Amino acid sequence: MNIGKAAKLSNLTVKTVRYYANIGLVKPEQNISSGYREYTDEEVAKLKFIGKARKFDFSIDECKELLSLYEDKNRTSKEVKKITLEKISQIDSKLNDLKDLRNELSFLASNCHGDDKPNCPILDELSKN
Amino acid sequence: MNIGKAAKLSNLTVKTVRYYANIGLVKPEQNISSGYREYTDEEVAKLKFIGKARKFDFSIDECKELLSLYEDKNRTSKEVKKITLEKISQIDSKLNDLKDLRNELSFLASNCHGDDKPNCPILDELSKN
DNA sequence: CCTTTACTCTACCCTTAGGGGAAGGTGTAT
DNA sequence: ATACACCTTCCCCTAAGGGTAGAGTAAAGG
Repeated sequence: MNIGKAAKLSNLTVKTVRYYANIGLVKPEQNISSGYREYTDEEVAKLKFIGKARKFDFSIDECKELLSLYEDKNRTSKEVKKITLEKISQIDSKLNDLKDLRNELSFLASNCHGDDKPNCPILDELSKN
Repeated sequence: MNIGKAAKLSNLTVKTVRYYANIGLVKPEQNISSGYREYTDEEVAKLKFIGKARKFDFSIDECKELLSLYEDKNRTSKEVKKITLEKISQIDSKLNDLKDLRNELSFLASNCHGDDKPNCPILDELSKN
């Protein structure tokens, strides 16, 4: 099938599917006369796989890793779990940063009257020495 | 003072300070004969202000807004608070997304034995139709 | 057979907020 | 005069594609 159908079936944009071909993540045959990429069902399955992994916030490089484990029937579940736990720990670290940030900002906001006067503790904090 | 000193005083890199001059965020005079940018104490204060705002996760555009409010002695604290509350709400939304993500990943990981066998519920989920 | 329409191709620039480095000019101390 | 630190502009790089231009291709309708 052509790229448009592959994109539709995998719920990705044509641009994204083409990008994945360009970086070698999925390697469709290319019709010599027309130049059109030709996708098989198996490649569509890989596209779906990547799409899901991306939604789980895995980077393209991590998707590449996961995909090669997916294709390797001699993989160990240990390898997959390791990548997943690393991702979870990245998320935890980002969560902590964001929580701290939220607390600080919300503290600042709660101290600001939010009225028509120019006096503002938020700006004071930002311009504090 | 030259850019190196301004960078040191504001705890930013020279590259960053030059970038802020290029996008017109801080506008130092430029010595005609040498071409060197010349920073005043006031401009260093603005750089510090921007540096702090960036740490609070405000984008460059938001920093530009905050900076113009900082300079406008007729501003209202309402305006500043509005920007801050919007930022908090962005953060909240990101926090919720990340929490959901973490739950899903951690559910997947907990179902994975993480042993030497190829069978893996994480890959199963990613390749589920 | 011809035209329209839909689809596809490559190639280029754009996004954030700078980082890295080259090539070359400036300032100052020795 | 030379060494060294500092400064300049210019260009390419990041992640993951989005947008658009210009051109070729496929399939359907007349």
